[in-house]
Amino acid sequence: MVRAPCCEKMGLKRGPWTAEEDRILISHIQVYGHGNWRALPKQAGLQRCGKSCRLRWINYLRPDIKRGNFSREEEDTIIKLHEMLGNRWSAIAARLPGRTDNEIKNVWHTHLKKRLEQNHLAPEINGRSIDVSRFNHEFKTDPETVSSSNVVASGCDQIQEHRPVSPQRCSSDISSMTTVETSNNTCAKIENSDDFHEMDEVFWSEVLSADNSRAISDLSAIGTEPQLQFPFSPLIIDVEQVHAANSNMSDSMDFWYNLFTRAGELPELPEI
DNA sequence: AATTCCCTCAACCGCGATAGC
DNA sequence: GGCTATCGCGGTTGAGGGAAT
Repeated sequence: MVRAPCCEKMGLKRGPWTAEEDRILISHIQVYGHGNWRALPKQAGLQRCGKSCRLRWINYLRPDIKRGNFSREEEDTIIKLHEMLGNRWSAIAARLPGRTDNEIKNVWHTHLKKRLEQNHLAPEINGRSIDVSRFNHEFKTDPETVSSSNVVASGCDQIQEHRPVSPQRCSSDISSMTTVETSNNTCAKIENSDDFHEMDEVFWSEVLSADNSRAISDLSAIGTEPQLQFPFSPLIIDVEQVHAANSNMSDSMDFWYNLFTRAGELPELPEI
């Protein structure tokens, strides 16, 4: 598609917002809401592009924005969440009421990264530090494994495809990868930590689908204990445990944290 | 007091995802 | 199903201000 010209090319204003512009934007949104950001500046009489208006509202003008320095508790939460989610700032922001992804990203780059470096704080699970570089190296795609089992999960952001495989071809190799049996007789391997972090919504919804019982019977049929294996510890999680967690899963982060703490593999979040 | 350096953070850019036609 | 418009996200930039020289 042809990208819309940027603000400057359209003769629209850029740079810092004035108090007057803020006032106009706030009062417009209070009256009309922000259904269509692209149309908003024209309706409100602002010489800004919709993108700029949206950003200004989200990051600065929203009434529920919490201003001021981050507390130690908030910083520790960000560090903890960053260990689990990586640079998914919006996901992290969703766990910190009143804070924006942009703000968290800034705080991470200006304070927390340095703090971690200074304190030599490596990410930890169950009290053991994780050498991420080693992890990523060891869990790189093994071409032979991938071709022989039609296993998926290439790329780093999402499981890209799920091909049906015979149960016998789904092997668990706890020393190198996580292998998970799903409800529709597909097999996926989590090849690196990024993949793991992305599994929660796409993949687990499949594992945890209504037909979950089949996943368990499938595993039993091939003589494998119904279990999900996670290479960090290694951590073993019963599929039934996953299933139980599904019933009260309010969101993926709660789900994962509860799951791991139930399995005794993650410490409770430290008291600040 | 003037200049330079460094840090912070608001704002922008580019791209992928998604909705709507 | 393909195309287009829009949104939302993560990475990056650069102005402004404080600290150091």
